[in-house]
Amino acid sequence: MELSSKSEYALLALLQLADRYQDDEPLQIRQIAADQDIPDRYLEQLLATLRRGGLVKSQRGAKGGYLLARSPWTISLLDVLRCLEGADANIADDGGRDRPLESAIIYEIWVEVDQAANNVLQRYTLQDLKDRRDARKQLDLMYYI
Amino acid sequence: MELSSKSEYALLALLQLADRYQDDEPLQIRQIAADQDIPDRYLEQLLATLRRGGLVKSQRGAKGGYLLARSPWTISLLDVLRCLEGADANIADDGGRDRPLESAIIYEIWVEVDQAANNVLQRYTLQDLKDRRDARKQLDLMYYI
DNA sequence: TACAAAACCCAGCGGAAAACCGGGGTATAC
DNA sequence: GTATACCCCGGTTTTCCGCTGGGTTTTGTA
Repeated sequence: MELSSKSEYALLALLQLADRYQDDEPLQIRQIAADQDIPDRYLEQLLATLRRGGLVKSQRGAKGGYLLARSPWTISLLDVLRCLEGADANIADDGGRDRPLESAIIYEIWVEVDQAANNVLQRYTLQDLKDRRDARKQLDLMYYI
Repeated sequence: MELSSKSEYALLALLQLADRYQDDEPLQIRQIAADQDIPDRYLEQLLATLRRGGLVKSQRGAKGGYLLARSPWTISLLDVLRCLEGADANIADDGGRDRPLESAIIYEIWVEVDQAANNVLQRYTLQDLKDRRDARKQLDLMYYI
């Protein structure tokens, strides 16, 4: 149950993109990478994946960059993770058939675990992240930290 | 969200140990490994970990082997996975402090995901696995497969 | 008391996946 | 037409998982 750097990077980038969703000026990879402290060439790959997944759109050429493809309310964390992890995975997923009985039982329960986790991920959108962060920022200010 | 071979192996082994929990004759690594088709030297490590975690006890010497340390009703799948994965992990787990705000938010949600998953794992015991398997076995017989 | 059967401990290896570059191509604003 | 950005794709490094081997210690049994 480990959060991969890949996923964290992607979420950070998307969150930053969500911040300027209204004014649709694109944001450059370099910019995001610098702000979030992510290796830029790696971030490039991730954004490409997100683009193919339809979460993000890109503007080529000078003054180009990336924009959120849909509004932050409509992008759940599950959407993001599925886009990233599910890209190459599950190439030969047998769905748990043809196992010895014991393994099949264990697999079933694992499916249940997976669903429980996905259920949480589905309930949070990029906007939720944004809201939560802003609330926290406000709180920190009130305590004069 | 992948079930490691390690965890599956351990669960299969524990399930077999649970089967002869009443008559406390120990079961040998070789035996379990052969029955469940697990590399025996690897299984040895896993059982050692489970022993240190207090889930299993061992009998050394000839006619030795392994026994469940507690009854199958009192061992949850969460106990098992925590014992295995938590063994070496979390050595330098900062608990999410001292991160940039954005990362902290993401981390928080990940904690929630983890809890949802653990919640499911906590609800199942070895006995539940055993019961479910036996029920399934009965069903398969009824259909003359 | 010798011997064999088992767990015990530690150390390392091989391959695959994750994380991370690099180089050259292509579109686009100015 | 040139600078700026994305695009594509392959290679490299690093980390981890699954697995193996060698040697030690304990214990039942002949």
